[in-house]
Amino acid sequence: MVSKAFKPVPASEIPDEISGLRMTRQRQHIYRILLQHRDHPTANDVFMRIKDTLPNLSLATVYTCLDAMVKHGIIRQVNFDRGPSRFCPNLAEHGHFHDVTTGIIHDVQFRPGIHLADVLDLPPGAIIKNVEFTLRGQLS
Amino acid sequence: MVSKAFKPVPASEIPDEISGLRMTRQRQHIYRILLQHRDHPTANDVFMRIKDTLPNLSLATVYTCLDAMVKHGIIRQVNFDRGPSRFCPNLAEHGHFHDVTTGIIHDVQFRPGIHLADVLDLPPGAIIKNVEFTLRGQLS
DNA sequence: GCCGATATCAAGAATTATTCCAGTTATCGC
DNA sequence: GCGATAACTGGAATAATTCTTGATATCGGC
Ligand SMILES: [Mn+2]
Ligand SMILES: [Mn+2]
Ligand SMILES: [Zn+2]
Ligand SMILES: [Zn+2]
Repeated sequence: MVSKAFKPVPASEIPDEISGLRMTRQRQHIYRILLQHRDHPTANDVFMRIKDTLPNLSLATVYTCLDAMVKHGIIRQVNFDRGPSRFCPNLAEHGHFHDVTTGIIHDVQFRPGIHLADVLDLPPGAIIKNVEFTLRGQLS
Repeated sequence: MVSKAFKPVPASEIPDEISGLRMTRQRQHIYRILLQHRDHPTANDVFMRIKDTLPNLSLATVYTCLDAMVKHGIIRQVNFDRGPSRFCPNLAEHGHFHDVTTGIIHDVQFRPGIHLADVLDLPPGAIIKNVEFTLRGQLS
Protein backbone atom coordinates (compact mmCIF):
# COMPACT_ATOMS: atom_id res chain seq x y z
CA MET A 1 0.00 0.00 0.00
CA VAL A 2 2.53 2.57 -1.21
CA SER A 3 1.00 5.99 -1.62
CA LYS A 4 1.71 7.86 -4.83
CA ALA A 5 5.06 9.62 -4.87
CA PHE A 6 5.90 12.22 -7.48
CA LYS A 7 9.30 12.97 -8.96
CA PRO A 8 11.35 15.21 -6.68
CA VAL A 9 11.36 18.80 -7.85
CA PRO A 10 14.80 20.48 -7.61
CA ALA A 11 14.75 23.88 -5.97
CA SER A 12 15.96 25.39 -9.24
CA GLU A 13 12.72 24.41 -10.96
CA ILE A 14 10.51 26.35 -8.58
CA PRO A 15 10.44 29.98 -9.74
CA ASP A 16 11.37 32.70 -7.30
CA GLU A 17 7.90 34.18 -7.53
CA ILE A 18 4.46 32.59 -8.00
CA SER A 19 1.24 34.61 -8.37
CA GLY A 20 2.88 37.63 -6.85
CA LEU A 21 4.28 35.76 -3.83
CA ARG A 22 8.02 35.84 -3.39
CA MET A 23 9.15 32.23 -3.15
CA THR A 24 11.76 32.38 -0.43
CA ARG A 25 13.97 29.40 0.35
CA GLN A 26 11.55 28.26 3.08
CA ARG A 27 8.52 28.56 0.81
CA GLN A 28 10.29 26.73 -2.02
CA HIS A 29 11.17 23.81 0.23
CA ILE A 30 7.66 23.64 1.69
CA TYR A 31 6.10 23.80 -1.75
CA ARG A 32 8.42 21.08 -3.04
CA ILE A 33 7.41 18.82 -0.14
CA LEU A 34 3.78 19.26 -1.13
CA LEU A 35 4.50 18.53 -4.80
CA GLN A 36 6.66 15.48 -4.13
CA HIS A 37 4.37 13.51 -1.89
CA ARG A 38 0.76 14.48 -2.42
CA ASP A 39 -0.78 12.88 0.62
CA HIS A 40 -2.34 16.03 2.08
CA PRO A 41 0.11 16.51 4.94
CA THR A 42 -0.59 18.68 7.97
CA ALA A 43 1.61 21.66 8.82
CA ASN A 44 3.35 19.46 11.36
CA ASP A 45 3.91 16.70 8.79
CA VAL A 46 5.55 19.26 6.51
CA PHE A 47 7.63 20.50 9.42
CA MET A 48 8.90 16.99 10.22
CA ARG A 49 9.64 16.20 6.57
CA ILE A 50 11.67 19.35 6.11
CA LYS A 51 13.74 19.23 9.30
CA ASP A 52 16.71 17.48 7.70
CA THR A 53 17.16 20.05 4.92
CA LEU A 54 16.27 23.19 6.90
CA PRO A 55 17.10 22.33 10.53
CA ASN A 56 16.29 25.73 11.95
CA LEU A 57 13.01 26.36 10.24
CA SER A 58 10.37 27.04 12.87
CA LEU A 59 6.90 25.52 12.95
CA ALA A 60 5.42 29.02 13.06
CA THR A 61 7.14 29.72 9.75
CA VAL A 62 5.68 26.56 8.23
CA TYR A 63 2.24 27.83 9.26
CA THR A 64 2.80 31.32 7.87
CA CYS A 65 4.34 30.04 4.63
CA LEU A 66 1.46 27.63 4.06
CA ASP A 67 -1.00 30.39 4.85
CA ALA A 68 0.71 32.80 2.45
CA MET A 69 0.59 30.20 -0.34
CA VAL A 70 -3.09 29.50 0.38
CA LYS A 71 -3.92 33.22 0.30
CA HIS A 72 -2.13 33.58 -3.05
CA GLY A 73 -3.96 30.59 -4.52
CA ILE A 74 -0.81 28.48 -4.93
CA ILE A 75 -2.04 25.63 -2.75
CA ARG A 76 -5.27 24.70 -1.01
CA GLN A 77 -6.12 24.15 2.63
CA VAL A 78 -8.32 21.15 3.34
CA ASN A 79 -10.16 20.46 6.57
CA PHE A 80 -11.65 17.18 7.73
CA ASP A 81 -13.97 17.54 10.67
CA ARG A 82 -12.02 19.04 13.53
CA GLY A 83 -8.68 17.55 12.57
CA PRO A 84 -5.61 19.63 11.78
CA SER A 85 -5.67 21.40 8.42
CA ARG A 86 -4.09 19.59 5.50
CA PHE A 87 -2.53 21.07 2.39
CA CYS A 88 -2.87 20.19 -1.27
CA PRO A 89 -1.10 21.58 -4.36
CA ASN A 90 -3.84 20.33 -6.71
CA LEU A 91 -5.60 23.48 -7.90
CA ALA A 92 -8.21 21.75 -10.07
CA GLU A 93 -11.75 21.80 -8.67
CA HIS A 94 -11.82 18.64 -6.63
CA GLY A 95 -12.96 17.09 -3.39
CA HIS A 96 -11.60 14.39 -1.13
CA PHE A 97 -12.36 10.76 -0.49
CA HIS A 98 -11.05 9.70 2.89
CA ASP A 99 -10.44 5.93 3.03
CA VAL A 100 -11.07 5.19 6.69
CA THR A 101 -9.26 1.84 6.65
CA THR A 102 -5.96 3.11 5.27
CA GLY A 103 -6.24 6.76 6.25
CA ILE A 104 -5.30 7.71 2.71
CA ILE A 105 -6.96 10.78 1.20
CA HIS A 106 -7.73 10.56 -2.50
CA ASP A 107 -8.49 13.52 -4.74
CA VAL A 108 -11.87 13.16 -6.43
CA GLN A 109 -13.23 15.11 -9.40
CA PHE A 110 -16.63 15.58 -10.91
CA ARG A 111 -17.38 13.64 -14.06
CA PRO A 112 -16.67 15.79 -17.12
CA GLY A 113 -19.16 18.61 -17.60
CA ILE A 114 -20.83 18.25 -14.23
CA HIS A 115 -20.90 21.00 -11.64
CA LEU A 116 -22.16 20.59 -8.10
CA ALA A 117 -24.45 23.60 -8.41
CA ASP A 118 -26.28 21.89 -11.29
CA VAL A 119 -27.44 18.95 -9.20
CA LEU A 120 -28.47 20.90 -6.10
CA ASP A 121 -31.65 22.67 -5.03
CA LEU A 122 -30.08 26.04 -4.27
CA PRO A 123 -31.82 29.03 -2.70
CA PRO A 124 -32.99 31.29 -5.57
CA GLY A 125 -30.35 33.81 -6.61
CA ALA A 126 -27.47 31.97 -5.00
CA ILE A 127 -24.07 32.89 -6.43
CA ILE A 128 -21.54 30.20 -5.59
CA LYS A 129 -17.97 31.33 -5.01
CA ASN A 130 -16.55 28.15 -3.61
CA VAL A 131 -17.41 24.47 -3.23
CA GLU A 132 -15.99 21.84 -0.94
CA PHE A 133 -16.90 18.21 -0.49
CA THR A 134 -15.64 15.22 1.41
CA LEU A 135 -16.54 11.55 1.20
CA ARG A 136 -15.71 8.99 3.84
CA GLY A 137 -15.68 5.26 3.19
CA GLN A 138 -13.45 2.46 2.10
CA LEU A 139 -12.11 0.67 -0.95
CA SER A 140 -13.55 -2.85 -1.16
CA MET B 1 -33.42 39.88 7.86
CA VAL B 2 -35.26 37.56 10.25
CA SER B 3 -33.93 34.02 10.17
CA LYS B 4 -36.43 31.19 10.14
CA ALA B 5 -37.86 30.40 13.57
CA PHE B 6 -39.81 27.22 14.25
CA LYS B 7 -42.64 26.75 16.69
CA PRO B 8 -41.37 26.22 20.25
CA VAL B 9 -41.43 22.57 21.25
CA PRO B 10 -42.70 22.02 24.82
CA ALA B 11 -40.52 19.73 26.89
CA SER B 12 -43.40 17.28 27.14
CA GLU B 13 -43.25 16.64 23.40
CA ILE B 14 -39.66 15.46 23.46
CA PRO B 15 -39.63 11.79 24.49
CA ASP B 16 -37.51 10.69 27.41
CA GLU B 17 -35.47 8.47 25.14
CA ILE B 18 -34.38 8.83 21.48
CA SER B 19 -32.43 6.15 19.59
CA GLY B 20 -31.35 4.54 22.83
CA LEU B 21 -30.15 7.80 24.43
CA ARG B 22 -31.82 8.81 27.67
CA MET B 23 -33.10 12.34 27.14
CA THR B 24 -32.29 14.00 30.41
CA ARG B 25 -33.59 17.45 31.24
CA GLN B 26 -30.36 19.04 29.97
CA ARG B 27 -30.48 17.09 26.70
CA GLN B 28 -34.14 17.90 26.16
CA HIS B 29 -33.54 21.62 26.56
CA ILE B 30 -30.52 21.56 24.26
CA TYR B 31 -32.42 19.57 21.64
CA ARG B 32 -35.38 21.95 21.85
CA ILE B 33 -33.05 24.91 21.26
CA LEU B 34 -31.79 23.22 18.09
CA LEU B 35 -35.31 22.47 16.87
CA GLN B 36 -36.71 25.93 17.59
CA HIS B 37 -34.14 28.04 15.81
CA ARG B 38 -32.39 26.10 13.10
CA ASP B 39 -29.52 28.44 12.42
CA HIS B 40 -26.72 25.95 13.10
CA PRO B 41 -25.60 27.36 16.45
CA THR B 42 -22.24 26.62 18.03
CA ALA B 43 -21.99 24.92 21.43
CA ASN B 44 -21.43 28.33 22.92
CA ASP B 45 -24.51 29.75 21.15
CA VAL B 46 -26.57 26.94 22.65
CA PHE B 47 -25.03 27.61 26.04
CA MET B 48 -25.96 31.31 25.90
CA ARG B 49 -29.49 30.62 24.68
CA ILE B 50 -30.14 28.15 27.46
CA LYS B 51 -28.72 30.13 30.38
CA ASP B 52 -32.07 31.67 31.39
CA THR B 53 -33.89 28.36 31.68
CA LEU B 54 -31.04 26.26 33.12
CA PRO B 55 -28.79 28.76 34.91
CA ASN B 56 -26.35 26.21 36.29
CA LEU B 57 -25.80 24.15 33.19
CA SER B 58 -22.10 24.10 32.40
CA LEU B 59 -20.55 24.63 28.97
CA ALA B 60 -18.78 21.28 29.32
CA THR B 61 -22.18 19.64 29.69
CA VAL B 62 -23.44 21.37 26.56
CA TYR B 63 -20.46 19.87 24.72
CA THR B 64 -21.01 16.37 26.12
CA CYS B 65 -24.77 16.46 25.50
CA LEU B 66 -24.29 17.60 21.91
CA ASP B 67 -21.64 14.95 21.43
CA ALA B 68 -23.91 12.23 22.86
CA MET B 69 -26.72 13.26 20.51
CA VAL B 70 -24.34 13.31 17.54
CA LYS B 71 -23.02 9.83 18.42
CA HIS B 72 -26.59 8.50 18.65
CA GLY B 73 -27.53 10.05 15.30
CA ILE B 74 -30.09 12.47 16.77
CA ILE B 75 -28.38 15.59 15.45
CA ARG B 76 -25.46 16.36 13.15
CA GLN B 77 -22.22 18.18 13.72
CA VAL B 78 -21.21 20.58 10.95
CA ASN B 79 -17.78 22.11 10.49
CA PHE B 80 -16.86 25.10 8.36
CA ASP B 81 -13.14 25.44 7.81
CA ARG B 82 -11.52 25.82 11.21
CA GLY B 83 -14.45 27.55 12.90
CA PRO B 84 -16.23 26.18 15.93
CA SER B 85 -18.48 23.18 15.28
CA ARG B 86 -22.13 23.88 14.60
CA PHE B 87 -25.11 21.64 15.22
CA CYS B 88 -28.10 20.76 13.07
CA PRO B 89 -31.20 18.65 13.82
CA ASN B 90 -31.93 18.07 10.10
CA LEU B 91 -31.16 14.40 9.55
CA ALA B 92 -31.93 14.34 5.81
CA GLU B 93 -28.90 14.06 3.53
CA HIS B 94 -28.02 17.67 2.99
CA GLY B 95 -25.18 20.13 2.74
CA HIS B 96 -24.71 23.77 3.62
CA PHE B 97 -24.68 27.02 1.72
CA HIS B 98 -22.91 29.71 3.70
CA ASP B 99 -24.05 33.20 2.68
CA VAL B 100 -20.94 35.23 3.35
CA THR B 101 -22.74 38.58 3.37
CA THR B 102 -25.35 37.70 6.01
CA GLY B 103 -23.51 34.85 7.73
CA ILE B 104 -26.66 32.75 7.44
CA ILE B 105 -26.23 29.04 6.79
CA HIS B 106 -28.86 27.46 4.55
CA ASP B 107 -29.52 23.74 4.28
CA VAL B 108 -29.18 22.53 0.71
CA GLN B 109 -30.37 19.23 -0.76
CA PHE B 110 -29.67 17.35 -3.94
CA ARG B 111 -32.30 17.51 -6.63
CA PRO B 112 -34.62 14.51 -6.39
CA GLY B 113 -33.01 11.23 -7.39
CA ILE B 114 -29.46 12.59 -7.52
CA HIS B 115 -26.64 11.31 -5.34
CA LEU B 116 -23.23 12.87 -5.12
CA ALA B 117 -21.51 9.55 -5.77
CA ASP B 118 -23.29 9.34 -9.15
CA VAL B 119 -21.72 12.50 -10.52
CA LEU B 120 -18.17 11.87 -9.30
CA ASP B 121 -15.17 10.00 -10.70
CA LEU B 122 -14.57 7.77 -7.69
CA PRO B 123 -11.65 5.38 -7.21
CA PRO B 124 -12.80 1.91 -8.36
CA GLY B 125 -14.44 -0.08 -5.58
CA ALA B 126 -15.11 2.92 -3.36
CA ILE B 127 -17.87 2.35 -0.81
CA ILE B 128 -19.20 5.67 0.44
CA LYS B 129 -20.35 5.78 4.04
CA ASN B 130 -20.75 9.51 4.40
CA VAL B 131 -20.89 12.67 2.31
CA GLU B 132 -20.42 16.28 3.28
CA PHE B 133 -20.45 19.42 1.19
CA THR B 134 -20.32 23.14 1.72
CA LEU B 135 -20.90 26.03 -0.64
CA ARG B 136 -19.83 29.59 0.01
CA GLY B 137 -21.27 32.57 -1.78
CA GLN B 138 -24.04 35.10 -1.62
CA LEU B 139 -27.66 35.69 -2.54
CA SER B 140 -27.93 38.29 -5.27
C1' DG C 1 -39.42 3.43 49.62
C1' DC C 2 -34.39 2.00 50.24
C1' DC C 3 -29.79 0.60 48.15
C1' DG C 4 -26.06 -0.30 45.39
C1' DA C 5 -24.79 0.20 40.48
C1' DT C 6 -24.55 3.06 36.68
C1' DA C 7 -25.19 7.19 34.04
C1' DT C 8 -24.92 11.97 33.94
C1' DC C 9 -23.43 16.44 35.28
C1' DA C 10 -20.48 20.55 36.94
C1' DA C 11 -16.31 23.07 37.35
C1' DG C 12 -11.98 23.71 36.41
C1' DA C 13 -7.56 21.94 34.44
C1' DA C 14 -5.41 20.21 30.40
C1' DT C 15 -4.77 19.61 25.44
C1' DT C 16 -3.98 20.81 20.63
C1' DA C 17 -3.83 23.38 16.63
C1' DT C 18 -2.98 27.72 15.48
C1' DT C 19 -1.82 32.62 15.92
C1' DC C 20 0.49 36.45 17.97
C1' DC C 21 4.53 39.05 19.45
C1' DA C 22 9.12 40.97 19.73
C1' DG C 23 13.46 40.72 18.20
C1' DT C 24 16.54 39.29 14.32
C1' DT C 25 17.70 38.45 9.56
C1' DA C 26 17.12 38.64 4.60
C1' DT C 27 15.86 41.07 0.48
C1' DC C 28 14.62 45.14 -2.35
C1' DG C 29 15.16 49.58 -4.64
C1' DC C 30 18.15 53.15 -4.96
C1' DG D 1 26.32 49.98 0.66
C1' DC D 2 21.94 51.87 3.00
C1' DG D 3 17.54 52.50 4.75
C1' DA D 4 12.91 50.48 4.17
C1' DT D 5 10.26 46.52 4.04
C1' DA D 6 9.26 41.67 4.14
C1' DA D 7 10.19 37.35 6.14
C1' DC D 8 11.69 34.40 9.79
C1' DT D 9 12.37 32.51 14.62
C1' DG D 10 11.19 30.98 19.21
C1' DG D 11 8.38 31.44 22.76
C1' DA D 12 4.01 33.11 24.71
C1' DA D 13 -0.87 33.46 24.05
C1' DT D 14 -5.41 31.94 22.30
C1' DA D 15 -9.64 29.35 21.43
C1' DA D 16 -12.27 25.32 20.95
C1' DT D 17 -12.68 21.18 22.83
C1' DT D 18 -11.74 17.29 25.92
C1' DC D 19 -10.39 15.36 30.25
C1' DT D 20 -10.63 14.62 35.21
C1' DT D 21 -12.58 14.37 39.56
C1' DG D 22 -16.05 14.65 42.63
C1' DA D 23 -21.10 15.46 43.10
C1' DT D 24 -26.08 14.17 41.57
C1' DA D 25 -29.50 11.82 39.46
C1' DT D 26 -31.67 7.67 37.83
C1' DC D 27 -32.32 2.70 37.40
C1' DG D 28 -33.55 -2.09 38.76
C1' DG D 29 -34.19 -5.18 42.36
C1' DC D 30 -35.70 -5.92 46.81
MN1 LIG E 1 -1.60 21.16 10.82
MN1 LIG F 1 -18.85 25.38 19.41
ZN1 LIG G 1 -6.59 17.48 -2.70
ZN1 LIG H 1 -27.94 21.62 8.33
